[in-house]
Amino acid sequence: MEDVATAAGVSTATVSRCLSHPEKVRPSLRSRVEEVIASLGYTPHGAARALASSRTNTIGAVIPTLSNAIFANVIQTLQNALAAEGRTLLVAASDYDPGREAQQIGNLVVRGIDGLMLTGEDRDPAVYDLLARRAIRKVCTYVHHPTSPHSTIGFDNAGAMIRLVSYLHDLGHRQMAMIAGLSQGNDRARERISGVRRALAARHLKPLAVLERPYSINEGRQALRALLTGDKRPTAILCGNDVLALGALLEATEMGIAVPAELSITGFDDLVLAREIPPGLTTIHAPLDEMGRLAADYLMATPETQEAPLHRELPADLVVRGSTGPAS
Amino acid sequence: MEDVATAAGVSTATVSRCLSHPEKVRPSLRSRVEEVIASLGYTPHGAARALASSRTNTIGAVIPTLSNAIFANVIQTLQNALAAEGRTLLVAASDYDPGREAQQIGNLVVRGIDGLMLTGEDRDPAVYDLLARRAIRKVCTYVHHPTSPHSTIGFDNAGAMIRLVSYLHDLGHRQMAMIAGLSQGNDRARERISGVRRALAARHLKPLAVLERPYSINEGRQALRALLTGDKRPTAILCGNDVLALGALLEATEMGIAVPAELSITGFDDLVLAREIPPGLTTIHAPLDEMGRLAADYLMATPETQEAPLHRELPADLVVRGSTGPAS
DNA sequence: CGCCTTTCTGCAAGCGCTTACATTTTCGAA
DNA sequence: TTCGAAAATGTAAGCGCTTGCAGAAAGGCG
Repeated sequence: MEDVATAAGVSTATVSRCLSHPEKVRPSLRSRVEEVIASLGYTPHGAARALASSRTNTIGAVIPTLSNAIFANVIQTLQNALAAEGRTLLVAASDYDPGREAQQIGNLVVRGIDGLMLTGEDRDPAVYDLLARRAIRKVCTYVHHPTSPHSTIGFDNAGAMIRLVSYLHDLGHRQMAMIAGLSQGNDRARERISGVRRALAARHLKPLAVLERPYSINEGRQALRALLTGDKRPTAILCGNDVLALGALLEATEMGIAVPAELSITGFDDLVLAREIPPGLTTIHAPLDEMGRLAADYLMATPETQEAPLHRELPADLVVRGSTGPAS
Repeated sequence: MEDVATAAGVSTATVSRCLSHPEKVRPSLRSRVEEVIASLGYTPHGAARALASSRTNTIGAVIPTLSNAIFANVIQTLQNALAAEGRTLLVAASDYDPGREAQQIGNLVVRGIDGLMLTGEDRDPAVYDLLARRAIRKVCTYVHHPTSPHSTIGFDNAGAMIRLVSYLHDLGHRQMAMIAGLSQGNDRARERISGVRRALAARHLKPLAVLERPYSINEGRQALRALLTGDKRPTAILCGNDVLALGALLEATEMGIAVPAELSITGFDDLVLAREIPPGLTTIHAPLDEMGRLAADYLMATPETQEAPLHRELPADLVVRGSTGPAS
């Protein structure tokens, strides 16, 4: 930077201002400096900048896993939005393990971030304390908790399942079972389960079974088999997400069970595949793009002092496709 | 840090050493310092560390997109491996656009990284110059170019396609077409195409058609339709990756074309879905996990001065499933 | 018990930049 | 032309840590 300053006949302060607050430098001077910067191939030193300005221009994101397209896609959107504003993205995966998540968050915080995207809201208060102490902006995604002290940008997981149950009930289904995600340390999964239970209870029904399984196609397959071997067979199966639903659907097909004639299956997330795979998966559309973009905007905004948490509810609409039909 | 030093009755230098080079501090002293650190809840300042030590403990990765599971999975593995060693991961996506990629790399470099994982090897030399000037370790993945000046960890894209063609030829296929990825700015796609052409030429054949399409299910579907409307219908279709192949497979099913009886279809990558979707997709298994882990190891290693580039070839095996059979 | 070597610690100089504050320049109005 | 206010630029003090070097403590040996 000193070289640039010397070559341009200005002080390092001016060079710095050209880079950080260009509007504070007279245009003629600025263009001269910029030329010198270009000709010398100077690039600023991120760490030094961060140290001096106490801004890192870096946002962190902690998600359960990148192996699930639903998270990968949000990260993709987030990264695009951040890059457009010159920010970079640090990612970490928790593998659905709260301890691991806390540790990863700690890593990111020590490493230096201005903001942090979290998945769900349920975690050790110590984590939130740490973020508050460091004055790191945060936002919990995939959930909408209007009364929470933490900002949330997401959708109503329970409400979406309630709509799904209502839709199936209208089709005449009375025997429903659920293949849910593991609820431990996963508030989204819990909310989806509770939505199903509540919706059924409101109709004086109970789920035939609620199986909790890791999110994988194979688990979905096995769970479906398990549900169909009981004496009370469900006419509809609600799955905790599309991956489980896909597994269930594929297994049903393999078992020669007609979907939806004999069995209705629903998912959650609306992966690309949900539309493509015959007969099409009825599911809840998770507004990933909008969530990613809003999270990016929120995390990049310069915080007003002591502002109230933001709560943004996004629509999670029912998408009816071929995997559901009237109860047999 | 000063507070810690005072409270422990040592100098900041000792505190720093406890954190960065614990073996250099007498155990009794070290444990005292560690206690104070814990009780005061001190956490080091990443930027200051990076500035003083000129090590960021951060690795960057630039991939085409996280929306494709093949890249998401490698990032996932990479992140796990890095986190285990206390490193963090900066990710950026190029969307298959060389210009955007160069810009993203620039961002990461300015931001400060110790190493960089790249996808493929084909890019503007200026990018490599920049990395060399900054002494940033780099590795090109998804390719294996033994004679390249840049380290590569990956597999032989062309060779894999050659094996695939050979396999199909042995099954009696003579009319083959390819639905490839867009070759521009994508050396993997180019190598796969060239592998097919070479393998066919060696058998005095030519592809009926080589369509270049963006990687998406829908593009795969449309490409399949296009290939089947010509007068010369192929008996086998080689796809540039599993996503295109999946699209082709789904469309064929929808068109009532029996796979593999009437038409054989192959993919590349071996996504989870390739195994799951009936009749199972014959494809090339891309060793993503190993690639991610090896890349992480390489990027975290402390570079010996002026070492030769590393070239590591990983097996990309043919996986035969139900989507291929004898030519009709 | 003294001396020398080896191992620990402390001192203090930066790392490359930002930014209050001071100083100079510019510009409009009188 | 002159003066004052506003805008632009320069000065220099850090930001929080690491690390080469020097000095102190510890340990080994005769």
